[in-house]
Amino acid sequence: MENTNIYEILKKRELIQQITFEDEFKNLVSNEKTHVYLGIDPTADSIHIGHFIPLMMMSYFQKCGHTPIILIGGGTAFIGDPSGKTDMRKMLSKEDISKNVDNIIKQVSKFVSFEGNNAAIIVNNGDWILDLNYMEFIRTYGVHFNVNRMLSAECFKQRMEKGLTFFEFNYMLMQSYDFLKLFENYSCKIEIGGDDQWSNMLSGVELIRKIHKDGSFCITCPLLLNAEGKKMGKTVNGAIWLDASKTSPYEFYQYWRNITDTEVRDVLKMLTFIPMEEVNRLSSLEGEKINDAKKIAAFEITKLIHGENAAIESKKISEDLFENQSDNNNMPKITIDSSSLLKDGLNILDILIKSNIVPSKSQGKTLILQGAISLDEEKITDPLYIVPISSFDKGFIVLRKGKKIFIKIELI
RNA sequence: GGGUAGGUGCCCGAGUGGCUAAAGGGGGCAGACUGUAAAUCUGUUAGCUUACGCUUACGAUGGUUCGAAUCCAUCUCUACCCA
Repeated sequence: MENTNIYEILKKRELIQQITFEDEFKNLVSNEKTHVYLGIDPTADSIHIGHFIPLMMMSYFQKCGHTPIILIGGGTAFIGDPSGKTDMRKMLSKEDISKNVDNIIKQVSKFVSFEGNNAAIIVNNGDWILDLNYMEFIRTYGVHFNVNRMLSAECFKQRMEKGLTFFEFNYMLMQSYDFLKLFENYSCKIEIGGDDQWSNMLSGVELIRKIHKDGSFCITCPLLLNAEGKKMGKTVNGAIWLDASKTSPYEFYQYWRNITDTEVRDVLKMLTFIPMEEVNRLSSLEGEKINDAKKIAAFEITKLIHGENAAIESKKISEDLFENQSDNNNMPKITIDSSSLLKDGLNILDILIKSNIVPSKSQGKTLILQGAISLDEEKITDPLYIVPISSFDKGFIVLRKGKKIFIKIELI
């Protein structure tokens, strides 16, 4: 990468939503290489789309010569960030958290490198938060936090209606303390995060400036919102995960392939490394042509997370299914034990359940009556339909739900 | 500690003894139309059963009743007001 000015890169890619002391920040990054930190809560065993953009940002920072610090919130996970939540998050046990941490590190390594001069560093805030002495903490740091100000922060305002416990209220102090610790231990001067973290991050910057009279900064990236203004990455089955065992590469690819037209530009610019000129060209394609841009986006993002082979394979599956109309060996498949067969075949509803296409027979029945289920490209209209054994003569059958969900079923 | 209002399906929210598997909206899924898009229109959205129907469900437990989301008691949780 020729340009190593992180500020210019982020600006160009429109990755900066809010930033503190913009001019000072510009000076800092053009004159020195510093440490940059991103906090991730180990509240799930995989990271999700919400972490994607900050991680992209981190990747740019590293490429520009800065050193990433990934802070795992092993300590703060006990609290749970109240931002944007209407209910208190479930607290996790120590065992769960440490299990999650391992997975998260693996996924983070797709974005940042742990080798080289500015190898990324992993830290766990449990190391300094869990043995804090309460009195000492509130006397030394608590005095710097003004409750009136905290209450005016957007993230707490929302919670004021539903109720906010003191326990959660402390999240901001903890996060600020993290930044302070990293500032002291690593001279880390920059914190990055999603825009929903702005007030928490800001309070860290203020704390450092109060105690050390020295410059620290935070930058937030835009949240990835879908056309309805909601956070992207949610599906019926829950979130889209970066872990292949939770969201298969094919599903992952499909998610990005199916974004709406208006989301294309955001996705390309924020989630891929495609040069901005190309991003602009692709996202200005009109009508049907924009599908090409979606394919590229889906491919690039899948490649980034799951590797080139998985991306190629996912692309191939999807082309075969949707464009060539041919069966494919790569189609998601399941096998059914032949011992579960009836004498004359297998009930269609049972197959639907076994293949996890529907969660219950009632729903399967509804779908069949609505004409949503087809078998080997023939619509099934009778919920009592028995799939004859002869259907399996060619070795498998292809079941389809709606337009987009295909599954190949083999008999063993 | 005292008072008040509440806890209903994935979410919001109506319902205040039988017509209630529970209005309405959102979301989801599906059908039509399309570009694997959006918008729109339509259907559907607890489980089991071929079906009659049965089972589970309106914070928890117990009770009143032929019959309860609905009445009573106790408990629990939440918000607000007063301290």
